Amino acid sequence: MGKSNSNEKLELKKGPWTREEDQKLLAYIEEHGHGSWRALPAKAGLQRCGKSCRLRWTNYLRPDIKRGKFSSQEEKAIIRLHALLGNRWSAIAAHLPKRTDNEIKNYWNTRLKKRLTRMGIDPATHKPKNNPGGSSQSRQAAVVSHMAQWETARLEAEARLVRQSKLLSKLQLLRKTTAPPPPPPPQTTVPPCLDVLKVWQATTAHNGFFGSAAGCLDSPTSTLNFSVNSGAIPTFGSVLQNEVTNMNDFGACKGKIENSVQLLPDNSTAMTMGYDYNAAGAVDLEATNCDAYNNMSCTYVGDFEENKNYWNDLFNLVSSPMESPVF
DNA sequence: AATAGTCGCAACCGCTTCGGT
DNA sequence: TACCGAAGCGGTTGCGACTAT
Repeated sequence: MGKSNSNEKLELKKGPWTREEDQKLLAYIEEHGHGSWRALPAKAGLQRCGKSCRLRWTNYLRPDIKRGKFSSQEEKAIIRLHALLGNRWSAIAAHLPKRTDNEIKNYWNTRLKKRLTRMGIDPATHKPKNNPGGSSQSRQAAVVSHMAQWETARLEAEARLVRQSKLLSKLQLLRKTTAPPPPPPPQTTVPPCLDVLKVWQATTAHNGFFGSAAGCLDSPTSTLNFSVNSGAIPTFGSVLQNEVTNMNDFGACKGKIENSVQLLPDNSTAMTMGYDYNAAGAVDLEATNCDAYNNMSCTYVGDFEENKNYWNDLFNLVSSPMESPVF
């Protein structure tokens, strides 16, 4: 009786989207952007909730989505990333351009998980099922676990940096009213990302995964090469710093994570990340002196030989010769 | 040809996280 | 600091398509 709001809520449509609905959503977003998802359905003339519209857009209608079969490179990347990140589908999707988290999740659950199971590999742990508890296996599991922790810490640090950058952008906007504009930021080719997968890419290109050729294992140092977006950063000399200590949440792992960002005279940034875990002698990782992200040295103080063997065994099982992951 | 079982994918649900006040 | 709304995320479900019997 005149309560149109409640009536509208009752009439919200569910289930598969029709072509007409898709067209309405597409047309609206192309013209106005999505803005507030909650407000979008009414504005676009759709009898859907905002959440449904967001999902339809992000998983299906977005123009930058690649659909269809996953390539073998993509499959390998998913398996590697899952071993590192677990069921963090959005984080995995971030490494696979044009694939959605939903698509990757479905693909894992319906195919890759089964394939690994058939091969006798536990898809949850990425370890062979029929050889549990060996000391070597335990150490390998510890290595993988700590790599995952490292990646987790990296993602958290990146998230913090993004937040800080946003904050600094706002501060800079305020400052613009009284100060001359700063020089434009340098060109960016790759987003800033302290990514262990870049190490894989670098090593597999020459040696296979954690290959044994000189320069990888003989010298336990890998070099990452990528440029940095240094837009929205503080003035020269200022430093952002974060520190996390006593990370007892990581089981037996104890240690410290710290990272800092500093603006250099050439308007680039220097970043230092320290990872100082000690867990039953499994592996220690350090990432130091990430000079403007352009030349990051990662020093692995862990057991590289076991690490190499574990991953090579796994991926030799899963597929034919190693290729670098997809980026 | 009919039916049951299986598979793959789109969409939903509920919890968590984030940002503003 | 607490609260609230919006958005994000991962697990789960529903259903059409396909396959085996």
